[in-house]
Amino acid sequence: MHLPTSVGYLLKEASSALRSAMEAVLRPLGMNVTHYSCLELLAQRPGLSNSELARGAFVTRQSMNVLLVALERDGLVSRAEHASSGRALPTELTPKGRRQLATASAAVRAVEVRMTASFSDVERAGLGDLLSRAVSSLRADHPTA
Amino acid sequence: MHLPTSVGYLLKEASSALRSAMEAVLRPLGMNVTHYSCLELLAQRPGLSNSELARGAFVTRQSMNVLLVALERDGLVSRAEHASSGRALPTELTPKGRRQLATASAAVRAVEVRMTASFSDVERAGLGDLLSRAVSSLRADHPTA
DNA sequence: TGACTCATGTCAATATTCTGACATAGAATC
DNA sequence: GATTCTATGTCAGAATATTGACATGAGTCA
Repeated sequence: MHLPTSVGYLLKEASSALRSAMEAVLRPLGMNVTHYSCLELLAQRPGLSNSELARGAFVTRQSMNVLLVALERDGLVSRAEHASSGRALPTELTPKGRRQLATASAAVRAVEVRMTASFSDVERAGLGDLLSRAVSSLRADHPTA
Repeated sequence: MHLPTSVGYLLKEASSALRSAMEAVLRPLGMNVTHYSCLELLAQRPGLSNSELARGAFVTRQSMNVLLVALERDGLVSRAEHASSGRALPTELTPKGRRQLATASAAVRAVEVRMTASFSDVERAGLGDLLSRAVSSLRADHPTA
């Protein structure tokens, strides 16, 4: 079966394949993609709020909130009790969270390497560039809504 | 906020942006992305079964089945009563389904055009090529599971 | 100061999707 | 021919995500 070959379809197909591959390597570690994404975001940007994490992981605030509650219960992250300014509650990784992320990050990186295994350096960079520009074009004159 | 820039993240970001843009143009038509995908698949491959449609739209058989029930109720598709061979029930578009697809297809095509508006022809083809190869690499030696 | 806008956290209810399981039909294997 | 394997449709339940709504805090502007 050799379905549609539009760029849009290929984009969806690639994204789906990547997600499946990530789920496959994260499951043995007791994590899923959103779980991992949240930890990775917090490692790169300590102190992100629930809403910011939601945007970064492409889910709603509400979904991210239930995840954060679970992550805090498991001692992987710590949330501020009350906001120092505004309503945003900064979240940070605990040492335990950092350890779990380390193994997960290696597994995910391996998946990404496998995905671009046949690429030259130029092609690898080119794909990133094209995807960035595609995102910009879609968002131009089009409220994020 | 200028989050991760790995190819994997950009892929997810682009896919998410495309989906949002598609949802935005399809909502006024009373459709969502899976709804549209199903019709588009049936137009290109009349007679696809529920399971085949599910794979093509990247959802489970169960999800596609509830969609098909709704589409049939609305008179957009027709499903065979009983299988002529095996258990697969071939599905086809009705004239009404074809009409609805026509308008949706134009809207979606416009989104895709906007997404690649800044691309040269070479770049447009290049993105498709890179995505195809990425999918192949991810699936190589890795059961679709 | 006051009205307005915007973003955030949170609650409730609804939709949607998935996981797990089962029986059946055909192909493959022995 | 019997057995095994794979794929399909379908049922039931659980998990997940989303939509909608509300009050609060901060910034903007007249």
